[in-house]
Amino acid sequence: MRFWLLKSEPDVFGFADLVRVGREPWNGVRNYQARNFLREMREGDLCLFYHSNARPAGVAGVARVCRAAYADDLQFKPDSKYFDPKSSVDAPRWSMVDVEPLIAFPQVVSLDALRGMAEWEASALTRRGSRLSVLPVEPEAFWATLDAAGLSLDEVAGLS
DNA sequence: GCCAACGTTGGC
DNA sequence: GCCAACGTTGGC
Repeated sequence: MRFWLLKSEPDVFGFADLVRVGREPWNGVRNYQARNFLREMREGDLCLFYHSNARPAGVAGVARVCRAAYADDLQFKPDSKYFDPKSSVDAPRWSMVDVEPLIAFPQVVSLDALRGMAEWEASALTRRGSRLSVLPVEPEAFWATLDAAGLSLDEVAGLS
């Protein structure tokens, strides 16, 4: 199993929204590096759900990949802001996965807190100016984040 | 293939 | 709201 981080603006779609809907296609990713990571995801992989443009910015919970990458439907919809006229059904340019909520953190583990953890030092997330919205997370960083959220690691391991 | 201009992201 | 950082576009 691999670990990932997904960014979302809570004003648009936060972890509470994921809990409300139960399952969500992670569409609208229009960056090649992020897309490539989406395509590496497998069902059962765990994702830290990161709130960007929030106060504080940080990880709000854990989601699970419940469907591996498939074509992002919005790229074919002319009315969508994510429409891509250069993409085709035969060779879709953009992909999405489906995710479902697993654990809501009692409180957000802030970006500030992550920056204070040695496990996050090498990550693109904590690098200044990083805008990547889908990125891999080292297992150590994943578990350190859950620990910082006050969650029992054994309990979480049992869930996943 | 270079690079300036532009639009977007996202912390603050 | 500001603005630094970054990715993309398009003229040449």
